[in-house]
Amino acid sequence: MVLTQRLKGEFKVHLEHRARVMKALAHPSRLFIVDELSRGERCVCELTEMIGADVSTVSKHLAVLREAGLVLDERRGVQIFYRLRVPCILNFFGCVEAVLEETARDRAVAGG
Amino acid sequence: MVLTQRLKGEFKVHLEHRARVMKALAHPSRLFIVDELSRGERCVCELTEMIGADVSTVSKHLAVLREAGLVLDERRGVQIFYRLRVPCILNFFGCVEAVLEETARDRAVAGG
DNA sequence: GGAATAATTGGCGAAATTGCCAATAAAACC
DNA sequence: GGTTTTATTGGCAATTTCGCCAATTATTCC
Repeated sequence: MVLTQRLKGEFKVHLEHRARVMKALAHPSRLFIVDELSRGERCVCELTEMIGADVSTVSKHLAVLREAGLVLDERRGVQIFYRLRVPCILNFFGCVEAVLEETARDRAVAGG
Repeated sequence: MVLTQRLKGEFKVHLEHRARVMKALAHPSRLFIVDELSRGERCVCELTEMIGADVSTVSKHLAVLREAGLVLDERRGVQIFYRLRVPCILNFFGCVEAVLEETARDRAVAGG
């Protein structure tokens, strides 16, 4: 994360901000959460049930998404509901799929 | 990376593939490389000069992007040139900017 | 107030990522 | 063949991420 020389100043800071957003999406559970939230808001307990990990683990994943500015949380009674903050994130997944399909195709051609 | 219970089988594998793509973009230097390649192909030596890190470091970053299916490499003589494989990746950055702007706006409102 | 449910935070060991140096590979030129 | 330039790979220390358990906070219900 140091970028010792040429990448400096505001430009560097900007790249680091971008990287934080990408990093927040760079985990299977967090991708699952974003995908699930694209269908509507969900409480932590629902997400925990679906993922099947410890509540504390899911809570920390949600914190990562929240701190990256990707989701919003809202308490209602005992539960806390999460929802997507910037839906355009979803458009990207189409592109990711394209990457994966290209890769699969090339592997098929190569006989892998 | 384990997703111990509910997320299973093909679905899980798919999420992990997606995550690999996101992870490849989750580093400032690699974001810089993608941005730079959006303007045309570049050899490793050019990218190394711009980033200012050790060649071996840049080479490893390029390997991450290559293995994620994001870039292609081609040797011409002594040099190896890299180029974007799936340009739609660039569309996403607009959304990332939107996330960052939203975040900045909220912080301003909150008086942070 | 006390018990129950929902979620976050602290802490710790295990695993992954990062970046440099040294060694190796691959092509060009003499 | 030997040297030079360009790039990749191996290896290692430092840092970061991950996931569970335990403890804490917040709200509801009685």
